Amino acid sequence: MAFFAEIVQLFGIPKSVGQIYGLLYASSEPLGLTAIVELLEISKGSASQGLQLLRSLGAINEAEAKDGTARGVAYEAELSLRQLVTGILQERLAPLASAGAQRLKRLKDLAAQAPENTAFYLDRTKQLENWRKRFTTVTPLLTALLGPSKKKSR
Amino acid sequence: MAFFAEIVQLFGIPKSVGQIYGLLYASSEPLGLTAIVELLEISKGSASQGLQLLRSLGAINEAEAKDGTARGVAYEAELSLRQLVTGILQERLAPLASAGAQRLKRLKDLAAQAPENTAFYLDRTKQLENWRKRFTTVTPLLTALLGPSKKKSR
DNA sequence: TCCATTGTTCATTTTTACTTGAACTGCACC
DNA sequence: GGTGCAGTTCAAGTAAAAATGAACAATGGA
Repeated sequence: MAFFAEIVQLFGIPKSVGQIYGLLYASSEPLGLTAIVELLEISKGSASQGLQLLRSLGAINEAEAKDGTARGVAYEAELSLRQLVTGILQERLAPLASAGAQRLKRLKDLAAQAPENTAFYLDRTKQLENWRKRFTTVTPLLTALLGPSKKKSR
Repeated sequence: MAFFAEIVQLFGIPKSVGQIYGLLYASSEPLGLTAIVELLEISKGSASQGLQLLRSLGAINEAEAKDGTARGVAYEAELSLRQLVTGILQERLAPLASAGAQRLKRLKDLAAQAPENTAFYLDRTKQLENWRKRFTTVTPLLTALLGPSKKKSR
């Protein structure tokens, strides 16, 4: 759990969320909110928000609790590396990339009107454009590389 | 600058560091610490630490200031996407990966000795091992994809 | 040699982000 | 319809991270 907590922090995701994922990862059966609160000794609020984030990232899945007593929803950890990575990419990077595209347009105009160094500014905006393009081409490649997650049919 | 500030925050890098990089990116000539402090209106301390981090990431390079008056060191932004990405990977992810490898060993032992669910735990540790492997194989591929930064010889 | 400038370090303050806990909703079962 | 559990939301508190600024090297000119 500590391991996951550290990893996710690299991506600006709160530690507690990493802990929750780690707990689910290490649990042989799906856990519900209440179980998580008890095992991690965190507040209901934290756990609820953490689960929301993990859901939005596609890092956890609903699952049938094994004991019939299941009142609420139970979750288990998503194990596909591809899914995890694409989830983060989509939720975090993509918004920035599209917002960046708009800004880029405005920048281009500004650069063209610059009182001096116009050539330089145009050059830099071109470079930014280039980065953006590479990002959009490399991303799908990356997820494809991580893709073949189903080694065994199972 | 705001753009870079947002991007770097995704990787857990302080906003001000992104600003500094953005400033250097947008500057047609290298800037020294003093200039950065004045232009961004941040403290000397922040700027100094920010530059240290950027240096350690290989995101900036020393450069000759154009006006001969240059007393201290001046920096310019590293433009190679490959260099930027590998810098972040090396400084941030790599340490975790190697630390993770050690933990993994211990985990394996623990899993083997688990009073119950041994098979499950062994399975999960195997999975972690698998992730680590894929990480180490994909990383160089990724940087290679970003590699051909010298489109034109210049 | 001494002063001015550049740059670093670190204790303190400020800001940001996370967690908490209480109030609230909805549902299931009685 | 009422009671209790599962889950959400949000204002307030708390903890963690970053910025500040002052004290301290180091270096280069005069």
